[in-house]
Amino acid sequence: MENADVARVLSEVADLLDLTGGSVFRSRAYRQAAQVVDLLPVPVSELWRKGELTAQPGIGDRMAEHIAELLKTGVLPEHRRLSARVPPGVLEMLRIEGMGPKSVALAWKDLHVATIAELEAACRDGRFEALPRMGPKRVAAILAAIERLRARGGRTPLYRALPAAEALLARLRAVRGVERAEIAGSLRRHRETIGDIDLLAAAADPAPVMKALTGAPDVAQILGSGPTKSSVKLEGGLQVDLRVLPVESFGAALLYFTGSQAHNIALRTRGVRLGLKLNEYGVFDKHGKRLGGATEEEMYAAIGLPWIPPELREARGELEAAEKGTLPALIEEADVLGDLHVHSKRSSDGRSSLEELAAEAARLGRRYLAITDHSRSRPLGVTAEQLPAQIRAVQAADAAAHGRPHLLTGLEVDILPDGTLDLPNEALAKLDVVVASVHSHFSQPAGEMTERMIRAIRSGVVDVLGHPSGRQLGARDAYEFDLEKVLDAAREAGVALEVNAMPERLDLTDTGCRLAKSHGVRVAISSDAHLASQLGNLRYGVWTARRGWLEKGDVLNALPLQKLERALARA
DNA sequence: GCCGTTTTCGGCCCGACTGTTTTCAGTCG
Repeated sequence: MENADVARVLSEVADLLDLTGGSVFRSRAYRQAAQVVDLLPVPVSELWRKGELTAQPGIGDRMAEHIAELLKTGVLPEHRRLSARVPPGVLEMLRIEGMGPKSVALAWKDLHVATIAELEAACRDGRFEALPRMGPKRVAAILAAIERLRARGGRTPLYRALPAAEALLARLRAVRGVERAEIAGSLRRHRETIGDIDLLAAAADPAPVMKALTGAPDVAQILGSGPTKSSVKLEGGLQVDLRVLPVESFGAALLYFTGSQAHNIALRTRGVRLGLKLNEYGVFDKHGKRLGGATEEEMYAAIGLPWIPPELREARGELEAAEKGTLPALIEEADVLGDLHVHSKRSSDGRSSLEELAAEAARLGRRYLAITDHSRSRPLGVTAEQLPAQIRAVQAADAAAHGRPHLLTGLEVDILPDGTLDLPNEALAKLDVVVASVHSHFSQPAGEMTERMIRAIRSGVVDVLGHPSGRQLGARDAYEFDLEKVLDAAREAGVALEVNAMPERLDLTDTGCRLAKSHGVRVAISSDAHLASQLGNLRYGVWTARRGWLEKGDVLNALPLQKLERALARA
């Protein structure tokens, strides 16, 4: 059973408890545990084997027993008991916006409505409206929400939401009287996917700011609008929430709306222990006296903590680290001095010339750039016979670039199903940088895939393991393998693991980065650009690394050229 | 069900908005 499966069962128990009138605190405990398991960087089964489950925050003795039972038998008795009482369609109704546990339970108990389709029918024939506290507006809202549920796919990748958010932000900042405006929410935390766009503005008069949002050109629907808060739906289906606050509360609000929710709860719980109340307007003592809130720093300082970067705010140990003064000095985009995985049109599937790539890299301030076209197994890939010419071409382009940037010779070589590389080691040994990647036979059993990757790592010629898990957001799951075994082999062989910064890859993931660090393995944050304009994608990889707690010293291509060349030198 | 420089029992984050009400329950983030 994978972490996601365990998390799903626990989270379903929480929903089932809500629907059957169980304790809200019990359901919260299950939901919290589900979240913890879902975010674990290692298999939950391994923590169980080592007896370390209860070391996780929010997992106590009882929950650990439940998880153990689930891992051993694949079934959780509590889940089975509750789900026997609740038809699956009832559970599904919770996914409709505006339908919480109370409303779903009411429809189910009073109207015997047990599926979304039946709920829709009950809305249309007036039965739902006749229930207590229901009315025509709620019915219309629910029908619209059912439509949206059917239309939408789920979460939106960061790179799709970011441009829309930046455009709206610019619009808000242009409004007279807006003193500050920022993106908040999971977008500011740079999660790889986001649920909706959260925007925040400081202004004495909120009305014109709200109008700027609701009147934006790509707004399809206004979901709600009050004096301090509005929600709209964009043409593409993305939801945008905007809050407007007085400037003296901006820091408190930015903290609050950046989340994560789990981080906020942890902060406020800490506040309660210190006799303080934290909300989106500031921090207050027990007499209601306001102690601060203009900046995030003031909020953290009030509860005795230094400012915590948004990427760390996931309740994954950042409060404890902040308290001990051991927060990482996170890697920044400017720390990344070069790019170690780039394709040119000289061969393979790149579409920019060496000169175009070098010019764009120079513009971005990169000091070095490895040209790593595909090897012979990919269409148009470089063969052993073509390799000398490829090297000469890169060296010629390097001479022409006069060190701005320095071009490194390289290849992205295929790892064949048996773990050998698709060009001879002697040929690859002539290159500055060898990235080795799995591009085929994704469905090998986990054991074989792990051995395959480890064999490539131990070849003696590989510098970086490219896009280690093979996952593509919303398109392809990671192939099955044992990341910890791969990391152990990589540490022994001095091989780095890639953080592929293509925004639909982001592979390693954030938790993978954190695991790499704990295993003493460096990462290479690389663009995998196939077009000069994609060299700028590196920022997505940097954000992923930051979410994985990585510092400059954890990143291979944060090294200056001379040190990098020493690190790449093979015996 | 979790958790503890108030506690191993008795708490458990906090406020805005909506639609239904004439004071508030439910939902959301």
